[in-house]
This record gives sequence, structure tokens and C-alpha cells, in this order.
Amino acid sequence: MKEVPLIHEMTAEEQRLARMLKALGNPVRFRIMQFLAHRQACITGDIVEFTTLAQSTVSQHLKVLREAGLIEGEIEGPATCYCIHPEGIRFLKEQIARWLPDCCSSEAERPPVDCC
Amino acid sequence: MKEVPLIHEMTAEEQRLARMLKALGNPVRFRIMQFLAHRQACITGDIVEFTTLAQSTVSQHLKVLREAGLIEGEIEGPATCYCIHPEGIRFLKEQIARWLPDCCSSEAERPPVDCC
DNA sequence: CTCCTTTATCGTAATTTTACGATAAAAGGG
DNA sequence: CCCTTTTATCGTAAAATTACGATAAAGGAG
Repeated sequence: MKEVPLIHEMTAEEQRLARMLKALGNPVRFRIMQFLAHRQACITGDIVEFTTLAQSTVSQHLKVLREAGLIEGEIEGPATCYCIHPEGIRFLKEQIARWLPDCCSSEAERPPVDCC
Repeated sequence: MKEVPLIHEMTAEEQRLARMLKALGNPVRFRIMQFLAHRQACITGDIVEFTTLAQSTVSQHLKVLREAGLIEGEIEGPATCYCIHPEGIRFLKEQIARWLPDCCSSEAERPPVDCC
């Protein structure tokens, strides 16, 4: 990304959300999150096995997820144990839920806005 | 992406969600969505002006958002009027809200899972 | 201490994404 | 019909991402 000037006009919260979405935007990382949610907690090796990708590749993906605040890694002996980062997920859920609050409510359709 | 075999083990809904997240994962597109939510509806040219990117670039981003089902474009004379796609946003919100239902609830912390 | 297991980081090749200018298509005004 | 406005698509260059093997670091077993 060649430095988008537009980005600087975002609040810290918006930037955090954007960072999370970018991390989740990769299918492998999306899948890892699902796996972690299902397994509660597990070791890097388990995720490697699940994804069938190279260990170094998975480690890189985990780093992205960690830096986005979506997961936590705790060193457990020689291994590292990963699990969902509750606060991060809570933030993500809240932001998405609050996003576009007026438009797109639960109602079937919006009033015909007649575009332009 | 070099064809990740893992992807095929996803349900249609999961794939749709992954596609949306990928579209939103780009900061420019994320910003466009915010802009559209704020403006309700507007023409391509307005978005071009907002982003300060080339018209062809914006058109490409809009295509990605359209194909992800996040926005709608309606031809309005020589121009195209874009607006949020209500059903898509509703789907996104519901999926995210339902995601990771057990872990990361509103409670302050999870029970100490003791990792591994 | 030495070996084994596990993971992170580094360097690099391949792929994908992004951005741009140029061009085409479509609609309306005069 | 010709011109202007608006947008989409195409081709291409630059940048970022992704994946891999090799290597290093760190902890436990014996």
C-alpha cells in the first residue's frame, strides 16, 4: 500500500478496526480464527497441521493476527499456546454492530432513497 | 492466493463472509464504505473526489465491493449511483455477531482456560 | 551437557494486489 | 449528428502479500 493519505483522517478506533479487518481478510487467517474459536486454545503445531501449510508460513500468519489484537500467544515450555483475545473480539463485534447504525437496520428494506 | 485447499471446506455462508472481509480488508475500500454509509448514496465521481485516487482505481475498488455484495450500483443516466447494499450489511453484522458465540461474550474475562 | 522438540525469524521466489493512463461505452444537451 | 460528461474496462508497472526452506533460539528429557 503506497501510503494512502486518506488513512490519516481516521480515528484510532477506526484504524484499529481497519487493521483487524485486514488481518481477517486473508482466508487462511480467517480459517485459523475459526479453528481457534472452536478449539479454545492450542499450540502452533496444531494449527500447522490444520492448515497443511509450512510451519514458517503459519507462524507468520499468527504474527499478523497477534499484532491485530485478535489472538494471544503464551509461551508454554518450548511451545506457544494460542487463544482468542477476548477484548479484541469484543471490540470487533461492537464496532461492526455499531457500524452503519442508521442504514441497514433489521427492517426488510430502507425507504426508497431515490439515489441521486 | 495459490488455491488453499482449506477453503473448500467452508460452507457457502462462511465463504461469503470471508469474501466480504477480504473486500473490507483494504483501507481504501473500508473508507469508501464509511463514506457511503454517511452519504447514503452518491455518484462515482463523489467517491473519486473523496479518495483523491484515480478514477479507474476507484472504479476497480467499487467493483470489488459490489461483487462482495456490500454495495449496489444503479445506472442513473450517464453516471452510476452507489449505495450500501442493505441485505449484505445485515448478513455481515449477523455473521460477526454470531461468530465465536461462546467465547468472548460480554463478560469481563473468560474462565482461565489454562491453555494446554 | 547433549539431544530433541517446538517455534520464530530471515532471505527469497512467486503470486496477488494496487494504482495509473489510455481507451471504449453510454447517456444526454444543443 | 456532434460534443460533453460520466463511468467501466484494459494493459501494465510498482508494490505488497504469501509461501517456503534454512537457520536460530529456547525449553525440557535424559
